[in-house]
Amino acid sequence: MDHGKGSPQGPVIYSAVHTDKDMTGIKEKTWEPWAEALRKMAMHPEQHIDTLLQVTQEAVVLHDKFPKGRKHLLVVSRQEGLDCVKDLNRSHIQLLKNLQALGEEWVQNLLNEDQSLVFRLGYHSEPSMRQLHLHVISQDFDSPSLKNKKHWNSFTTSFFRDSKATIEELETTGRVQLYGDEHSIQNLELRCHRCQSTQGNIARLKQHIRMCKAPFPSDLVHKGYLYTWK
DNA sequence: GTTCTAGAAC
DNA sequence: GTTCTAGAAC
Repeated sequence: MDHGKGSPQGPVIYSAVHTDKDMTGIKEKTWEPWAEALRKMAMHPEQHIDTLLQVTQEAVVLHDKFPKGRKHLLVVSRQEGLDCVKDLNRSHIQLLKNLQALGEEWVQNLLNEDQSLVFRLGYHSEPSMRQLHLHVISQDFDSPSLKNKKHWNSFTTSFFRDSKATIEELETTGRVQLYGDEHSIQNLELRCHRCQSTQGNIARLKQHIRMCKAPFPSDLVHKGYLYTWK
């Protein structure tokens, strides 16, 4: 008795045809699907009412899905085609001032709830997700979602561009200088944002920052980059 | 961006 | 042995 033809069990061939080039052969930045989440919310806020804290003409406000501090909000610009600080010029100064003002309102709300918090407002030099977004993040960095060097250094090195400094830089030079990329900040040491001591790994760093009571760097205080309860 | 995990580092 | 890092994900 014959066995019928079994179904072919050959190896599955995937044709992973991905190209970074358009028909002119010029390389374009390609955004992965996961990087579109913020843009979708900014462009169609009515479809995300449940996750948005606030919707204005210019921005949407939401909780960061993976907060790196006790409080971590995003103020996302709704301007089409504006993805990162590299795209900014003088025409965006008023927008940035409005995003900052919105962020500051939320800082005030959050400080009213917990007067022990300290906040910093700023942008990542090279964001992972599309659509310009301002981070509003408490400086305890007390969060299970803070897990690796990239997380830490993206908020505590010059890779983090303070909102006020970004606006001032646009006003004086018309551009925003970037400091490092997502790859380079992984090779930086882990330094406490308060006492500046270096820690061997993320586990030790997190242990350390739970205890460290050193004052914040005075230049951050004097420049008004830190927001505290008054 | 996160999750998963192999293998390096301890 | 456990902890930690870093690269792939179809």
